[in-house]
Amino acid sequence: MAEAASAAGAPRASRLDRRKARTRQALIDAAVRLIAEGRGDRASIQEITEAADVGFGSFYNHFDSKEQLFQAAAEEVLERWGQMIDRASAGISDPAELFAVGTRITGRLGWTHPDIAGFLTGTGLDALDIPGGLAPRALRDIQAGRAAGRFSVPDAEIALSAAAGGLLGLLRVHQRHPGRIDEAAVDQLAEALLRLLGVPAPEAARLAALGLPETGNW
Amino acid sequence: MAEAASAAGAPRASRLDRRKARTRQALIDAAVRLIAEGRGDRASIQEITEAADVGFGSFYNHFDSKEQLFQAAAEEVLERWGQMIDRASAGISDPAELFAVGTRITGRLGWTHPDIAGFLTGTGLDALDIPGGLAPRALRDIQAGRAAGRFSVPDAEIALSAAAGGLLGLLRVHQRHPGRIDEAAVDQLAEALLRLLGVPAPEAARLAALGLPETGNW
DNA sequence: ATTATCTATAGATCTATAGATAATGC
DNA sequence: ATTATCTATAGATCTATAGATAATGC
Repeated sequence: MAEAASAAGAPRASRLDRRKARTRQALIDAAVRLIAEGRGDRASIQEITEAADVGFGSFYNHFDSKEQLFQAAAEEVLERWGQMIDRASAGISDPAELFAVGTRITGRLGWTHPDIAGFLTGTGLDALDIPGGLAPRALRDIQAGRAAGRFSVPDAEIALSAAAGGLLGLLRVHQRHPGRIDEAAVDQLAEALLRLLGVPAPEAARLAALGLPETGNW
Repeated sequence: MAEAASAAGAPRASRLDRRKARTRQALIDAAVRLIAEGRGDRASIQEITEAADVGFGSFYNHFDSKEQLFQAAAEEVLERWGQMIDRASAGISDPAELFAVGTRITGRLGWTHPDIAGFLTGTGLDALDIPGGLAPRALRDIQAGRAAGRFSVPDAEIALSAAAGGLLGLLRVHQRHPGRIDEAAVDQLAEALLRLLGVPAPEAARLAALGLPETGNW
């Protein structure tokens, strides 16, 4: 998983640099896990370093405060999520279809990328305030769709929050009852959200049933 | 505000009891304010008692822990909110109309009951896990509407979370830009949420435009 | 020799309680 | 006399740092 990481990435990285990066990543991963477990930023630094299996003092080699760690963790997760959406959206220009793809990819995170899904359910709607991920892309799509007369909803920000609420609800149901959420359930949510945006029901159904690229092993 | 409080409520309340109740209420109000300010449960007990203008030790006359105070505060706020919805819903039996009324009353909280609105935006989707308020009522309405064939959305819990997300987004926009949200904006969100549930667009528009009782001075 | 990690600890902060003070009851 | 509130503080917890240890570079 980590061996071939810098295959094409960082050309000049000594073993010391790699060790340092590994410790940093262990702290970030621990923070993501703690957020997913609902411990959020209430965990003490000691609890974090223990979860990361790292000496207590090492924390300060990488971060000045818990807030800084949690922000770095949020950025890392949202960066991966955003790139996943962009890859799945390549070549699409219709805002309604772009919105549908972002939604459908995100609803599938529960089984394709459980770490991202856990982070999101642990963060809740506050994820909307972190730059990156689906939020800025969906906001852009909603505004473009409104300008193109494809969506009729008057306030893009409110619509975005409703979409986020629906997706978080779905991810949370999947966490608690994994059998209850499958691809069909995700696509039905995407369809419902398109109706919320003002897309006529038959067109919403069509958009939610288009082909999607596989993202499981990204 | 507090003088005529026990007019018909508690018949046997000594002055001592009233003083005790006032201190308890001051702590609860402070907790609600702190949650609204985003300090959440990260505030120390000292910070809470200072915000309540109450001696530090008095805290433990009323609560064993911060968690207990925040739970009591949540119950108190959600109880008021729920009763408001019930009064506005009196006499209505159509689940779609009940859902619309609950949504429209809640969207108006920003100016009718800023304390409840602030608590809700500070709590986020976690409010769904607290018994009371809109959530159990809306869940009941969504399930009844599904059973009656009035809604087509497959999972009531996910739909509820989307509705909560939309309402929280609206309340948050109102907090930041009060001029941007008026009654029309609230009713447009209710209409959009009804479309999400599967109500045909013209019927959704009708339901969101029905008469509503005044709730400002409740 | 250099750099990162780890262990140990001082100082700050926070919780919970004990005892003193103030308000109410009778 | 009783009850609630307030002030002061002991003990626990948490943060930030200093110094020792271990890993890597040359």
